Amino acid sequence: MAKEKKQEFVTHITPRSEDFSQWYTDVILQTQLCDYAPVRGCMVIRPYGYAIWERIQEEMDRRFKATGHENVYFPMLIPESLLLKEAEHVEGFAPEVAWVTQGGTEKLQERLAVRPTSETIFCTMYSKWVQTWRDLPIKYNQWCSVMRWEKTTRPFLRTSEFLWQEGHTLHATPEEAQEETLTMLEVYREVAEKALALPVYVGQKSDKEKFAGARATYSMEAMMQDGKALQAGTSHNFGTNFAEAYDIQFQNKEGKLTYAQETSWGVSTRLIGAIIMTHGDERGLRLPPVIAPIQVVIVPVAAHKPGVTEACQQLADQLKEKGFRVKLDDRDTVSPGFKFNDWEMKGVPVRLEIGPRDLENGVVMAFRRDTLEKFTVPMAEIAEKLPALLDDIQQTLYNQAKAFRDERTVQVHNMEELGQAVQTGFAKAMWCGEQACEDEIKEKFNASSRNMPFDQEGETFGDTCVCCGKKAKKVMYFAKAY
RNA sequence: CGAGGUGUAGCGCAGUUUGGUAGCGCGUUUGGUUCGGGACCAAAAGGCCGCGGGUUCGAAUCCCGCCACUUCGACCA
Repeated sequence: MAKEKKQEFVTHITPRSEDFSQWYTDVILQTQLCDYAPVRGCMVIRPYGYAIWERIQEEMDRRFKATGHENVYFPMLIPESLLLKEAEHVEGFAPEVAWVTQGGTEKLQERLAVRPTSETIFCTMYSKWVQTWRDLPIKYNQWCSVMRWEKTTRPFLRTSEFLWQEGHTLHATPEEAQEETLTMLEVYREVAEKALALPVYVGQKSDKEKFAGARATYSMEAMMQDGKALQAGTSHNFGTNFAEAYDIQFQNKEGKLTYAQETSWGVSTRLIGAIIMTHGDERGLRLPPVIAPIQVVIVPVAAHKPGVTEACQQLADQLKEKGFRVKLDDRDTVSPGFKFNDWEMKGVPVRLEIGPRDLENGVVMAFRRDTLEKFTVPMAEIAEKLPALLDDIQQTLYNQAKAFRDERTVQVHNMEELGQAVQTGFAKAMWCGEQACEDEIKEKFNASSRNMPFDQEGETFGDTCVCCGKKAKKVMYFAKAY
């Protein structure tokens, strides 16, 4: 009884099983990933949350560079006239654009949009910079924030302002543009699965769900623990859609004036939300070692006893030197037990405890956050065993998430089954390709089409549409989505 | 944008029905004892009761207006 009472006040995390949404909010606030800002729909990303973002950035950016991209920075403000040039794009984004109408004390001649995305301004500059086929391809990326005046917001999942990267590339041929689009989707998939331990379905979006102004949109879709899908990244092929609106032409090798082919692609801080909702448990976060800001935390036990502090410091230095991200928790104001719970809540993959008994035996107590197992490791072997341990944690988190996702993916043959399946996860269905059926599914079950697997032939499992019963053309994942 | 909920100490809340000295737990500060799974004792600090009007001798409490956050729906990374 007394113990239960204690646990109530030390951590205020609502049980995940009881109220997933409240659990999410509790976790992000108490682990200090972020806090609500005094601005509508905006959050402050705190050091621990930002450190995760920095790790994601590193993993992404390295691969962007390796695939031939360069980073740039474009202005945050976009003149209204530029934004209006591509009709579908305007229609898609107009409802959620924030405007600057005044500079100092003077009203502006032309309103300036706070960028909701930067296609329009990239296109404007590209049209100046591109003249011949020799100028192509252009493969730029920028890390920045964008603003969308969303109706309702949730930290990391949907905020008015959010951090992201947006790649914008120009190519001479449709083939090159398509290759770029799929290459970047593949980069996203690799980072999601290898770094974030996030299993994703990659595929093409329906026309209804594609980006405003895109010829084709591809996405990766992840499954959260409450059974809802999360679009975790998108890659678009615009064809010449924007090039025509913004007059991006070049002379090709035959001397003919040609519109350039364009792509764009982006991932955002939403990925942090995905990590939380995919791996988190009743104790809080579980961070995959690849992106964990702290991979190993060292907790001294009875720090005042001779040798303990020194041994901890020595181990911390040794592990840091080998390249591990290590934190020595030398706070003298809280007990070891408090620290255990604190770092478990914060999702640190490995904890090492050193106390007088360990010193005597020449060992450290190790604890892995994914399985909650505790075991001893000889002090002399810890550094060499750590890489395999971290790898195993990374893999275990991925395997658990994948097993969950697969379990929550159900092949469905009729509307009843589909309605059932989207209550708990993905419904994999045969679909005629008509928006009318997507609309009906949305209407009836509040579920949307997510994407279509690339290997359509291999995935096909029927020939009639799950909704209308007419000839099916596509395999499509449906789900309730964030 | 529609429907609900909540604003009281850093955090979590009680007090509001029925107006009458601003409360509790945690945290914080100081001192001491502790330290192998959320330690204990003692003392202390900390408030424009979301904001603005009104009613009243008197308002956290009643009335009117506004704002913020939040949950669920329609739209989006």
